[in-house]
Amino acid sequence: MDQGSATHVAARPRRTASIPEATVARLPLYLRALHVLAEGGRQTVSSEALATAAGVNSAKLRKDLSHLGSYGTRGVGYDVATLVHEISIELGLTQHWAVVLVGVGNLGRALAGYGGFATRGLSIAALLDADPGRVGERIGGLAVRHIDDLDEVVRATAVSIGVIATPADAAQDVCDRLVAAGVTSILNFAPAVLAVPGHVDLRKVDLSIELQILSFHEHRKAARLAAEVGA
Amino acid sequence: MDQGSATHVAARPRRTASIPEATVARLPLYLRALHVLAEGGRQTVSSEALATAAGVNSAKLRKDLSHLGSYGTRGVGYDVATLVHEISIELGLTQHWAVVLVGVGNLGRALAGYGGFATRGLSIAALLDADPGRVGERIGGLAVRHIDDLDEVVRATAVSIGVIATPADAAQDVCDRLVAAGVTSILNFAPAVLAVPGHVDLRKVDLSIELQILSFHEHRKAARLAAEVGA
DNA sequence: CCGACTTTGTGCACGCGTTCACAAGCGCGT
DNA sequence: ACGCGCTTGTGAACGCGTGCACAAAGTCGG
Repeated sequence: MDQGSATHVAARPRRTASIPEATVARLPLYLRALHVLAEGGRQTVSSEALATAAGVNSAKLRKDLSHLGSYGTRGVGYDVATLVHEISIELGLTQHWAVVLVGVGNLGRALAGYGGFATRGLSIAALLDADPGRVGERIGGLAVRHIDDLDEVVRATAVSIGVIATPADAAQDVCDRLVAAGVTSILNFAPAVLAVPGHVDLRKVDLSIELQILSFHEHRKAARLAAEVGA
Repeated sequence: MDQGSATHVAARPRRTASIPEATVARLPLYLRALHVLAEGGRQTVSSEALATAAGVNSAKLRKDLSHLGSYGTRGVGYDVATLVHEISIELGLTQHWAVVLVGVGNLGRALAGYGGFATRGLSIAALLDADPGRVGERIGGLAVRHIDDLDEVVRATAVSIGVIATPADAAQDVCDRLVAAGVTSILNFAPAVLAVPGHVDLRKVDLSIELQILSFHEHRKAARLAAEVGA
């Protein structure tokens, strides 16, 4: 089914089993914390220290890392450089992924300039927009091109990931175009529900939802306070 | 323990039990879908239709809504206006929450202009930045003020929610200032792990993590493809 | 070389969230 | 008035994720 036993002896401890989605979502956190530690000259780190740096539980961290294989040394901890390497491999960040960003409004501009967005395996291949007035504008060393150039961009730079930062009402159309051009992973920042074929991965980030969740918690705090005062 | 039975007869079907966090996270989705339906003149909607519009399972939707009370009519569906009202109440969006946004870089500007960020119960009370060069600049009808004005802003406008859109290395300092000024909910967009006192709610949105998760899935897709070809 | 200490890796139990499947309930047509 | 069909609300089962607690395994000092 998979290629885990192409050779009869496993040369590496790396696991071939699928990694839980919850773990995958935390690996970037660990990677970031590890980079900070590495820049600070740290050679090794314990699960406790790394967990604190990443803002998670140490047991959870160990279980997450155990899905990658056994890269720790009991009594010592994890080698920072090794762990950075292994997590990068797992996330596919050792290879290069070209990203096309559609929609160069405020949000698109922010994303184009966002540190970490265009680093470590991911780079923005092109900025596209439907507004002719924006075409030609240079943002972060990249010229904005028209959305109609999408097919050509995808073909020329082997883009596999698309980012949608358009208004909501344009999102589905842009999404369809991305899929038609051959993009197989889409990150949607527009506040809209998108439909994609089964073979395309779709994730979304909704900036306003988090704020509304905070509103809920503020509301509850206020209600609890009122109940205490009134009681 | 709670105030659920202050009066011996419940005047309303609204539940007093705490709503699951997973449900709270989806309520804004339903609210948005309902607003779209309402603007389209729709009077009632079935769980199936609303679920499709919100991009979730209909069984999940019904269970989520059941936590608010029984606002549906069997054989008919849910009244759109009623549901909008009830969800708004639950999320605390019928009252007004003032938000202070710290950090007016690309991302901060995008957030300030983001539709839905400053609507429906939430409004940005002030934009703050540490850079004197940005102070005085007008963004979306609001003048940028200096971060040192934070205490005054919080006192004057009863801000309870703070949004951090600064670089990572300034985030903890800004966070501490917000907490000291009396802010009790914080939404962090900076790629940093923040520490807050227990009484403060902290949520974070990480723009680059989602992209790395997509990288992981692309990597897996590519690996699977290679395995098929090689096999 | 040995014993004490440190830290990993994981078995296990628990709780939350999701999904299925269906009874209860409501409107509508006849 | 009554039965038929549609939709809600929920009981129950299942699976995933989390956290505890500890054995296994390694290091370090004497």
